[in-house]
Amino acid sequence: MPKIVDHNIRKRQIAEASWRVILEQGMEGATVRNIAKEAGLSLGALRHYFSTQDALLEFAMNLVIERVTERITKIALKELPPKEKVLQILLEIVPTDAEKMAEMEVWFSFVSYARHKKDSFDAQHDGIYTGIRKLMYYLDEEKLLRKNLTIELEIERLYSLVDGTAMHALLDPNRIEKKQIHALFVYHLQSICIEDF
Amino acid sequence: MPKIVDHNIRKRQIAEASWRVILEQGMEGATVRNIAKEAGLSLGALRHYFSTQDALLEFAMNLVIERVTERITKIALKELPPKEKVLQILLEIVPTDAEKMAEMEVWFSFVSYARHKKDSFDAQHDGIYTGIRKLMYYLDEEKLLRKNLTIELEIERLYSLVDGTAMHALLDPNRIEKKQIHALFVYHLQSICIEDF
DNA sequence: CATTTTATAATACAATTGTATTATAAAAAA
DNA sequence: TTTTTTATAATACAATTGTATTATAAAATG
Repeated sequence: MPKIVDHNIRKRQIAEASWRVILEQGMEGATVRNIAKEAGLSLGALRHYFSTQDALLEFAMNLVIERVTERITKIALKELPPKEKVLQILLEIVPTDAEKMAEMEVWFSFVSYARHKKDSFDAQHDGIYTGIRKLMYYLDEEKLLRKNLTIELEIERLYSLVDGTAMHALLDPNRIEKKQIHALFVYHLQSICIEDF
Repeated sequence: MPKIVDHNIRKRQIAEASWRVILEQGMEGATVRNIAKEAGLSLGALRHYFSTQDALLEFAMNLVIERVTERITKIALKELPPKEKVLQILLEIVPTDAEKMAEMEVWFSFVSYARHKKDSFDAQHDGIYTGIRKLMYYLDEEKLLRKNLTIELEIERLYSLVDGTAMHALLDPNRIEKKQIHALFVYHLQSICIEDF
């Protein structure tokens, strides 16, 4: 039954199928055939929505970023005490459940894959740096930061802390628990914010 | 002229050739043929030293870790003021020149590749966590740490800071300069150590 | 010197890859 | 209803893959 297919929806379904494949088999397993099979489609059908493999991968990668951005934005719009809001956003970046770990795993794969594609798509700009920067200025405007801080260095420090923790949570999930990550972020925020938390 | 070949040396040469290939083309380009060509050998010759591709990749990855560990150990054995020594070691982990960037790039590629090889080799344990832990205890024993610190959290924080910075230095080298990284680490060490630096 | 081992090369092979082509049928459009 | 478009499938194809086989010559060994 053709023509009743919404291309955008179908493309998302295919992208999600490719995530599942990458999650299980890594980038080496992300072949058009494996993805088509996972999506329950034939090669020809898949090709009808993505004329090339890179087009598919690019779409799938952008969808990851889109998803994460959406979730973070949702928190950012919440009515919360500033420090609590910042904490929640930071924790949202770190993969502590299966879904987030999958997303980061996929993003991780994409980045190391895309780095060596001359033309093609651009990973690295996941927008996290910009987000962290805004968070720090937000804390500053709310007069929550301690004196004596060098704000540019604090931005860099928080950015590294979050991405480093995210990386560790992904690569060695058994070493570090969700509770510890929470404690770590609270600890760090306390060290740069006034008052107790 | 056969038989005058030192297998260990040759294997290292091949491993280094594979690094160069991975550096330029990523893991997708790390085919036996590309590596053989880069090493100036035939397929048969390469196969004489590594009977399988995974054996070669595992060797090449371990060599990266070996190299980095060696360089860090060299610093650790130096006669230096404690805080200066810690700083130098931390900076050694972050890739700020071409050679270190290459090593981390290769390590990065290996990790995301090896994660999905069921049997096969084990990446992730690069020994950095253990090293950071030792550094923190070293600072503690030297009575250089401030009071009120939670040492376990400080270990985790420094570990994330260093790996996060390393990741950023690799993925977006134009955004952050060597000087900034130096300043960041000094800044962080100051925040956890007594006295000025 | 004769023989065996070692290093290298050339070639082969089956499997897998991305992409292209062709075919079919279902729905939409006329 | 007839025609066209769309979705899917099946198959084809050249290129590339890891690995295996065979061949050759240089050194080591006896």
